[in-house]
Amino acid sequence: NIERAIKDIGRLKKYRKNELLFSAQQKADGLYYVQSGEIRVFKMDEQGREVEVVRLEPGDFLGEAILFVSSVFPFFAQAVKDSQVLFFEKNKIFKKIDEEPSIAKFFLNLLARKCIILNKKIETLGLQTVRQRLIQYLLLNCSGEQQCTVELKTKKVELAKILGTISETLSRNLKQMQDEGLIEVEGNKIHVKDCSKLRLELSS
Amino acid sequence: NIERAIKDIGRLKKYRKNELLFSAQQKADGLYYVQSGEIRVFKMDEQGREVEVVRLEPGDFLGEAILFVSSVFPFFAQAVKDSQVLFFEKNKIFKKIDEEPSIAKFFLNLLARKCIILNKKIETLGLQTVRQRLIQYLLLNCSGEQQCTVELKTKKVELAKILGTISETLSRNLKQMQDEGLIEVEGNKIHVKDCSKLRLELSS
DNA sequence: TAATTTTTTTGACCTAAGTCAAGGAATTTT
DNA sequence: AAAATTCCTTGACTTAGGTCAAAAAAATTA
Repeated sequence: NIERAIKDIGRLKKYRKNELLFSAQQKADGLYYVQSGEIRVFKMDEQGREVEVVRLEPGDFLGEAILFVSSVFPFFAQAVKDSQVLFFEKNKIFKKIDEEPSIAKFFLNLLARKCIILNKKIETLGLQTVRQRLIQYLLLNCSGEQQCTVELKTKKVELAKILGTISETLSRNLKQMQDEGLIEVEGNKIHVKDCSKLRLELSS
Repeated sequence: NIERAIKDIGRLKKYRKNELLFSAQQKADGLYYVQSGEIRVFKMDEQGREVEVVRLEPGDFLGEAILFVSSVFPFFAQAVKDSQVLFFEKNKIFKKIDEEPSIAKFFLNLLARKCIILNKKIETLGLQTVRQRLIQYLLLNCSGEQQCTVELKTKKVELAKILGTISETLSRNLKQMQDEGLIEVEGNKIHVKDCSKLRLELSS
């Protein structure tokens, strides 16, 4: 296991909820690996408005691309919950790669997967409505049976950010879908009345 | 030079203007390298609406990410002009990498750069207005002097796609900026009256 | 140069989604 | 349980930008 192979050169860092791991324009001196918690990667404009680029869970890496190309982070990273990450210094990683070619392959795969994810995100932002993204989220997190319940593990504000929108818009979409009889919202539980109807809507 | 090192295992392919190199969902059996022309990579939804993911010029690679992770293209690629590309078979590339570790590093860098580009695209789509993207494009393609002229090498429909919009919206933005005295549009030439004003608008 | 096709512009219209502000609900703290 | 936060919902409003259709301009072909 390659992850284990490099883990020993990592240094443990802990972040509190809402704490920033780093800011945009900050010198990128290494690579991060999420062990526990949740990390949000986002861009911000001058007015302070944000777009989320990606959300990281335990097992995910952060800063891989920067490692191999540039020296300054182009985005912000913030802990959504209390989180523990391993930090790997750039030169240590590079040394490992030289020693062990399979590590290079591991990173090739890692970067390739990130490209796919980013690609997907572009599709989502450019072509899908909030409603479609919400449906996609529900389908992804439901049991798959005809009727099922999705329990949100996050606040609705967070879900809104994940979907690339704001809480008001999410709220309205949920209401709308409830009025249409597609779902039933009960606190942080969303009962899906008919998964196949949702699936149908996505592919039309 | 690493590009040269792999070029000998590539097979030349020619595409006419508007011809597709491949479609989404098609089996990805290799890697492409653009030698001449211009290639547009885009996603499409069921209604046929498109978002451009990236635009490739001579010297760019295509399909790197897919090569290392999946086996099906998640997007379309289309020649914008008559184009020549080199096609590399997957297994040949993999063999090369095993023989020569520096090739792995080359691809690491390539993938990393692509990640940065995709990241940038997400920022653009999520946070910037068409006007801002247009300004960015003008500044990127002008001489940098106070007053200068940007000559469009493409049709305006193409420029619209590059900016992630449609020709009508582009047209209106150009008009608006002309009315404000920022630019003067004359066919496919855009005279920028004051670059610093544009720069100011981007960073406010 | 006339005729045809392609590209660009303009107008009228519509809609998704963001902003701001104000209530409710639900939690958490005291 | 009362008070105070925090979170969620709702309403009224605004706006960027897409759609469709038609006119105008440019480029191409005959």
